[in-house]
Amino acid sequence: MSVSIRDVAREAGVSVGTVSNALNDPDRVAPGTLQRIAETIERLGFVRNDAARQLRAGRSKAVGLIVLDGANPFFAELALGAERRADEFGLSVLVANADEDPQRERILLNLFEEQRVFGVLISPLVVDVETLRKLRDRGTPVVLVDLTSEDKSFSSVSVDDFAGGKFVVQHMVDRGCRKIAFVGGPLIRNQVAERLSGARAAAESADLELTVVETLGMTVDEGRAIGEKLVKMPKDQRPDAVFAANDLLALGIMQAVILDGQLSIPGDLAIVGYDDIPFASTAIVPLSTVRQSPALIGSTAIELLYSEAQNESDAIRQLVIQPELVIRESSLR
Amino acid sequence: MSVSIRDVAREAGVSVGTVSNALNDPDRVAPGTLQRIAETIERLGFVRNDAARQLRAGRSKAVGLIVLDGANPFFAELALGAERRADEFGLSVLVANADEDPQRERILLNLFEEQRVFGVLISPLVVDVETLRKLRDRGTPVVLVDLTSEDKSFSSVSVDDFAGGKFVVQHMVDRGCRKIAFVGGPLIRNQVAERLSGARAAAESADLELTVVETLGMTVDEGRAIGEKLVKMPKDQRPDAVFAANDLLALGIMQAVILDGQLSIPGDLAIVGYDDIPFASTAIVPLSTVRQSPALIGSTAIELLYSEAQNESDAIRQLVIQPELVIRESSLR
DNA sequence: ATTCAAAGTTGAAACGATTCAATTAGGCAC
DNA sequence: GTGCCTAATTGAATCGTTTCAACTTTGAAT
Repeated sequence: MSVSIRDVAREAGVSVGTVSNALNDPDRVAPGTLQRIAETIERLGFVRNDAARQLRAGRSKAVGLIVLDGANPFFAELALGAERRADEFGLSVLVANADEDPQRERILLNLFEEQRVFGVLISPLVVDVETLRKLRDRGTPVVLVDLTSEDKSFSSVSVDDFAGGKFVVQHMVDRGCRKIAFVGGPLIRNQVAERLSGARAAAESADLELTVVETLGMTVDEGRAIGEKLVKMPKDQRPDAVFAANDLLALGIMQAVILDGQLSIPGDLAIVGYDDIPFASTAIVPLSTVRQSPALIGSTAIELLYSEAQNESDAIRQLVIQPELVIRESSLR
Repeated sequence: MSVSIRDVAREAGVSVGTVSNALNDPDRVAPGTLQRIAETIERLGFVRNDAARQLRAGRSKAVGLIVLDGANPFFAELALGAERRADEFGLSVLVANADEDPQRERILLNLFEEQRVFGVLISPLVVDVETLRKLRDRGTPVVLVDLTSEDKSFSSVSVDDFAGGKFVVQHMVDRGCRKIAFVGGPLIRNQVAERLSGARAAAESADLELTVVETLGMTVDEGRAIGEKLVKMPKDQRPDAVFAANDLLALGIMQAVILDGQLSIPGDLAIVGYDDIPFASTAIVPLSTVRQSPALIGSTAIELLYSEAQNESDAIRQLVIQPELVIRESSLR
């Protein structure tokens, strides 16, 4: 059915080895031969079979990237950063969406291992160190993204979520907010827990209490539900500032509040999100948020993965990027 | 290095054929043997090598999806729809981002062919029928998404962009707009051209002229640039309604106009977008737009691809989905 | 004329799973 | 005990590429 390198060799009157050389190391092949082979390939419509190449090579040139939530632009940017850097190493990136489901995460991990990917970048729900360690012991390097590994045995690129959370609440306090609520979850997600810890630290040093609303996920829909509850609260219980653990959540809350029409943002309620997705600045009220440089996380992760694959001596490293508070209208009062 | 099926066979005291059967057709293998093989696999940490499987099988179980712009949530939803449906056929979906670059599109197409994917879903910049036909002749089924094939030789799932464009301008006319501008591009992109044709038709039947502003791409940044020019126009030249060919563009325009502060939306300027991305409803002024059901496009495309791969008699079909006008505040005046 | 190196070329041996015709074993009936 | 059927198992051949040691040719140096 399909045209193989053998067919090309026969038609061009050379051996298979020569065709292979023509494709992979043209300098080894005489110009005339090269030309003849090129024409034959064109004429027969030969296309390399990657499965055979990979089988021979042992490992693929593709990196598997497993993201938590494919619908979050934060991960789209992270993926883009990874792709650009991977290009420079001659690698490609396969993006897979775990859709916040730990089981799907496991299936994808297995899929990537069966494909003998060059390595895996993963931002897991909860780090299942055991599974990841086994994977690595069998020869697939792993780098954690957007998350630190507690036990320092894996490379990781993360953002200092504690600092981010602290910045947000400090800013709210500076602006005169007294009743601050943190919204996000689930709290077993490391990033969320860290942001909360940072927020708590800032609240404590200002002698304020922090209300915590734990959510199941962090989507626009979930935010809308929270927002609808919020506007129904009596004035003395209602917070005057909401720190949402990501922008999707913040936008949802904002939408519900504005739709209701009773409260003004930021007058009655300040809102700050997290991630600085492109749509934060185009929101009903431009959203204050914490910028994480997802593209930088992605590109750095590829670099770490590459070092680890090369067995460099200091290959295992935990990098922490400092986040940046972006103040827009939603918290300016 | 890596554990192969041969190692498992030796350790378990059976032949390679039996191990293979245990994995692929357990009913053929005696329960005791099955158990022993399972234990050996666990003990040795054996993981199937997908490259070898594929080489033997000839084709992979993965569908390649090439999207125009990975940053557009419209395509994220389309991909999700495709993934869900593919699951049911036992297929998986590889998403690749052409990033609006025809050359990258070509490279990705070749990459997918080298991987002998089950089939390709593509939303090309401009259909290069010749390339796609060759690809198909060599055995890779192709389905066009979000675009019709003019010559009916390819299956496609598209949205009736002409109708969508018509709806938008009709709605603007109904609301009393007299000077309507169409913003989008490049016009060689079929979808954009169709939306414009529909808009023109509606404008003509209302005896209005349509101003056309052709853009190079359709991102938020591009929209902002247009918006900044718009607010500087003298009142008698300025349009009273803008139809942007996608939501990103519309959101960018809206942001620039609001930031400038001179014009009110929709009072002075009505804006309508296209796609109904999740952020259209959370915008500064909730954005009127045209809903396309991207998930439906994705899932339907997978179905068409599957039929074509099965060589079903009526496999080549062009499906056209009707879009729906979603009216929000940005065009209500 | 002889020697030697460099440049091209060859073809068989992997890589690891699947397939399938052939073989063996086990059970049952007579 | 013999024959027969089914169930289980075997192992060589295959997929298409890359690799590499071995071989041939060419041309320059002596």
